[in-house]
Amino acid sequence: MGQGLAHGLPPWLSRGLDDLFPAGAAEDADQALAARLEEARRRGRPLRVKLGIDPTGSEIHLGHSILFRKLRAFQDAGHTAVLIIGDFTARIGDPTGKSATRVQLGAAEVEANADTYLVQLGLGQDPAHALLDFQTPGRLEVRRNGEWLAGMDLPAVIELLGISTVGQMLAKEDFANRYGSGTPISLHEFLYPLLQGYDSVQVQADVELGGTDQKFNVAMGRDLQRHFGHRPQFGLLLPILPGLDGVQKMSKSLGNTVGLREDPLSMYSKLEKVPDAVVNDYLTLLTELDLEALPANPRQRQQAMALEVTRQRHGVAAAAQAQLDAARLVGGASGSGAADAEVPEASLAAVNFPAKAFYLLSAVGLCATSSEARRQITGGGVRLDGEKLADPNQEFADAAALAGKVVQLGRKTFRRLVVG
RNA sequence: GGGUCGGUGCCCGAGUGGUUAAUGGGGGCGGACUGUAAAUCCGCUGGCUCUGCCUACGUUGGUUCAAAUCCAACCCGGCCCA
Repeated sequence: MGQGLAHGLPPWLSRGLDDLFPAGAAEDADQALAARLEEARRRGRPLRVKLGIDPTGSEIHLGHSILFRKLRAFQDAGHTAVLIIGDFTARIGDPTGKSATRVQLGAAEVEANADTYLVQLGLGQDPAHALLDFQTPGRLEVRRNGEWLAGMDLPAVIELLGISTVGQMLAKEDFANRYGSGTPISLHEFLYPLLQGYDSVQVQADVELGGTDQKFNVAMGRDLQRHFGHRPQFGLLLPILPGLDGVQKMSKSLGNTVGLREDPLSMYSKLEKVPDAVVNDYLTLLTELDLEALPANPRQRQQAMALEVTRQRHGVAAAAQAQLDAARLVGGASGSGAADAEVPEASLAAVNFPAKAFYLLSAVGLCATSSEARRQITGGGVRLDGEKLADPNQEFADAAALAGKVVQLGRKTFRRLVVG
């Protein structure tokens, strides 16, 4: 991945890079990032590294985290992370990767999402597990783009629109696909890349981070900076992390994510079973481990990766415990192991007894609907303390009969039932 | 604005008055196998404390004993024309 791009760049920066532009003359600080870094060092002026996020959801997952990890690496090298909360752009919706117009969000919803994002990134959290450095002065600037976008007047918008052309927009893959297949494209969607680019102008970015799918938008930032007489930024693109299915990108709507806030056990057990084909990607993008030094055996690599990623979020002890528990739970399908392992709890408080098995599973939140619970049981996918439940209508008289027992759904989901 | 075609379950896509939660594929979930993987095979895939009852084929209303299928209006989209 990116040997040529990494030329002259420190490892913390080159690791996992997918694309870096421009990549021209090595000694030109406008053409080569290595030269720009050197210039910054000489002048004692840290680079301003921009990363924009649109708070369109509430959970950050590992796929998002690779960008934050790179941003953190810049922070640790002494540069300034400029985190842009796209409170305004979130309401338009980035058309990138979309085959349909995005639903526009309300301001209140966006605000709430933005807050949870910051917390997940480490605001007010234990610095040991924080994704970004919120502490060291000068290392982080959090801006909301509503600050400059919300009050823009029409002449200013028209100026922006004049910088690009319909041809350029239609050259963007997502728009081209949609246009070609007759799927509607609303005009306001053309505004998105321009607004994102305008953010770069406003914060005077030296570098913008993004996923490979952001190339168009990041390049647009360079055009706008040039238009407004600023020095154009470098675009630094990282790969899109494949999801747990190993095929599609990690995305909440595809249900193939690992959330930053997940408990150690579920995080570990999801990660230790990612497809072989993407284990190296996970290792490269989510850890600092030396791939050469790891055992060749794919199973051991999965486990090393799962352990390390879990460690980053939960610490050494919790990660080790998760690994142990995962081995016991799955290894001993008989359930003896399940009884002692640390398993997330599920409260029986909301259950009305007597309860039939299928109702119990849905009431406790293990299955989304009671119909699904019924199917799972009928399909032989549910165990209670290791014993397979055969009859969805099996009745349980009271909570006491269930307290402390471990329910297993499929191979990887476990819940210990507790009263209250 | 005019013409024309179209809106079906998570997605794609059959169905064009009457056994039916609605063919098929994808995806998802579960089972067997395995390395807790891949490949393969099998089952399930609207909801409900479920031997039954609800809600479903863009929306609303109508025709009919009976509609996703016929009619009307409306909403939304593609294409062509302006």
